Amino acid sequence: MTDFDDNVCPRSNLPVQVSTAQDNKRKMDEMDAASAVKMKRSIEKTSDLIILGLPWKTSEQDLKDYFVTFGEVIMVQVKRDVKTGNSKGFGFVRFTEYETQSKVISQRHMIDRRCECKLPNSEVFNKCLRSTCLFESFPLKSKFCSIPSSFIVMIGKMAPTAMVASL
DNA sequence: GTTGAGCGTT
Repeated sequence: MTDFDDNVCPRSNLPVQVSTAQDNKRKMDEMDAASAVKMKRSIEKTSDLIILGLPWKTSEQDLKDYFVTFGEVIMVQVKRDVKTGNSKGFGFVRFTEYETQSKVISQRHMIDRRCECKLPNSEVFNKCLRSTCLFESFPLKSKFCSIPSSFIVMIGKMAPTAMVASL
């Protein structure tokens, strides 16, 4: 548990701890192929994304018009006051493809000069439970570390933002 | 008719 190399998440640029090649080999051996596939699926399932900091005037159509440029959109929501119909300044979006979702999370967004995309807290929580903090890696090549490729163990007190960036 | 961190009536 102590001989981990310091490393940096290529998405968030936050420091993460990555296990050594030897550790990964052992982990891989302990994990059969079926459970690996099962884990990968559970992590790559699409989920809603929360859009914070929306302009008051932004409508669902505006949201959709913006996000379809990344990929097919299943639904968009703008949360409003039930009485006045005014926007609460946040909403949700869901894509058909996980690829699209992760692309959207990984970059910054601007809708009328503001807005911010994240995984909702509920989803972060769910994914942490499902994965027990063993994440199938994002495309990680030997450029960043020397492990075989697919499994990176992130252990210990990771910042929530680092976890979001990795999911 | 205003506001500006947050976490979704169904």
